[in-house]
Amino acid sequence: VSEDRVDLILRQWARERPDLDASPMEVIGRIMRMSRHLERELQTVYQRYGLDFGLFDVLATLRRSGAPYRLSPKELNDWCMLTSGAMTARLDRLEKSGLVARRADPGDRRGILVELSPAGLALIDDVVEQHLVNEERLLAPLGARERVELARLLRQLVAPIEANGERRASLPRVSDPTRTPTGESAIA
Amino acid sequence: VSEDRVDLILRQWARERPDLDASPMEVIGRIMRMSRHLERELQTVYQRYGLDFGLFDVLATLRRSGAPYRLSPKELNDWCMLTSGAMTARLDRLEKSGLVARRADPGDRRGILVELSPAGLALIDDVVEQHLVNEERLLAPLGARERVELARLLRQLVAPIEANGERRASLPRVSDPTRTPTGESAIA
DNA sequence: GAAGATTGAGCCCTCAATCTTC
DNA sequence: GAAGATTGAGGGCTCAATCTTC
Repeated sequence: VSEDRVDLILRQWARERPDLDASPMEVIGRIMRMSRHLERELQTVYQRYGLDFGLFDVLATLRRSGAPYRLSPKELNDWCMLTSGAMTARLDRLEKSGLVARRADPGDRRGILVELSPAGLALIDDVVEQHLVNEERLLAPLGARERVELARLLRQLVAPIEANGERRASLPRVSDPTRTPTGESAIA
Repeated sequence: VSEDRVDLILRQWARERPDLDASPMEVIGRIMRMSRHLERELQTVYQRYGLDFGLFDVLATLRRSGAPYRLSPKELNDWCMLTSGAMTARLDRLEKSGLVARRADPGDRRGILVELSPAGLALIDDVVEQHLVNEERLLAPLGARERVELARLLRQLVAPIEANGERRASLPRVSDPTRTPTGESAIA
């Protein structure tokens, strides 16, 4: 029964622009605001171990890939939703801390392989446990049934977007009404 | 019925650490990944108008506050989940573009008031319409009933966190098991 | 020519310090 | 002393260019 900022935002839009249907913000605005809140709340665990979200994400990806905990930077890019340049920087930091090591890829001399060090493995196995306790705390307002339902609805939203890598275009592309579709205005 | 990355992530954790219950990630992981996807998808509209998410957010906040479209930087900070330094930078950019103007606050000479210019008002009224069309597209996988349900569940998650400003501590604070609660180890 | 990794420039953020006014 | 706005330092990101290898 409690209100949040998005409730206020919608009421403001209804007053100022009653011609618009701002209801999509109820879902999308809450997802984006909750994500910001989560970044802040989850950090309380990471920083106990000298990590941040980015480094945790890389370590966790290597850990759950299974022994020998070895992935290419390219694979890490895909999992972590990151550009390759940013991943290089993350790996530099992790290597400097001794949590991962870069090895030459025997099968492809362009590539390298990133491997969890024993210290990195021990660390992430610790952190992920605290991390899950922390996530549990943040989900406390929801019952078991509600969590399943929420997870299902979110999957429906995410899956079409993440499928666009393998299959093609489950969601329509944005059209730009300021440009004519046939390119007649290509003179400019 | 379609799968997403989080489904794969959970299967990996189940294989590697069957002792853990990783199910909280089904909700939290999806919220954070969806937020990243949204940032990318929503930008396609902003950039048509030479804006980014941050500038849109400020303009929209001023617009929906109602005439005379005037707020203090402090109020904008609260709505936009931002530090004051970042807001100063955003306002510098918006002022340089002529979309807002800084005015002296007649009631408090420490503060200023930020006001939407006529150009800024016209622009945001245009952008927000396209923005809602874009959001509608991203919600296409959900039916009307599902959107209401999703919005409700997300509110249950967000509201306790956002209530922590006015009331006190609806959610438990994180405890740090590496430190003794009574401070006996405060010698170090 | 394309793919994988790296580099540097530029951007926007956080954080802490500062200045003014309450 | 506290609150509001600004500043500068530092960090992590994107983007485009580069280098090597396929």
